[in-house]
Amino acid sequence: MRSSRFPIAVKTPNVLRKYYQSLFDHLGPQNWWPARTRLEVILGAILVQNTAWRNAALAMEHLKWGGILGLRGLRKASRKDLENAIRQAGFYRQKADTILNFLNWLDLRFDGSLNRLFSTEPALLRHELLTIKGFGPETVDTILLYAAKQPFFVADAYTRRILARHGLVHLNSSYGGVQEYLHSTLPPDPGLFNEFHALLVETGKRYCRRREARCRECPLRGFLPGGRPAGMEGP
DNA sequence: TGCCAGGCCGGGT
DNA sequence: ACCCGGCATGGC
Repeated sequence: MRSSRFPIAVKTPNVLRKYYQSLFDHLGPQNWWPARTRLEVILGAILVQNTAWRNAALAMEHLKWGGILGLRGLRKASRKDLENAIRQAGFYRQKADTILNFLNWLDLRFDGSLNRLFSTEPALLRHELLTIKGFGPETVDTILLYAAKQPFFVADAYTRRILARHGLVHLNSSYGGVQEYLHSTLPPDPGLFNEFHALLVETGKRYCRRREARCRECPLRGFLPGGRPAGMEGP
């Protein structure tokens, strides 16, 4: 019998608001997601899976140069053209599969129309997107938040790592557990979720990598419990 | 040089 | 319900 619904150590109720305020004050608005159209958000979400954004962005550029950064071009392109365009993003065969899976699903379920897709009720849409092979919770929530503007927090690796090192969630909390915590703690404001997640990723890239935490320079250093981030080993 | 990067799947416990 | 190996390229 668990005493708490969430895999967390709850501190003050609005500690996350302070984290957000501090990051925003230090780093300013991030203007995410770095994509122009809803389809670009979807493709970017696939291409960035376990990949440095730099490489995903290169793949996006290649799609644009190849004239296949749109539904029409994408359908017309050969499998090999698609693979070659996205090669630098890594896992390119799987990601090509995932993109084609999405296009087929869009045709079957929404007659090929992004407008119909995005007019679907959000909770139902999330459920349906998760049935696409290659679409996991992070990919789906990225699409829902950054393309559909719905309040689903993207509890990605940087988010989980930063919150864990601050003792706000347990080290091995699941994606869903961390998201549940965030949803239960923050007001369901898509703009807030958008900016907060972007700020956490930028903070993670600069100050909170897997094997290196440069906490002395991190805007959140004042909130760190104890002398050292939780989950970091070493002297 | 080895490890890491804004995951996800399938098979095994 | 977790745990693991595989997937692939580019940067430090």
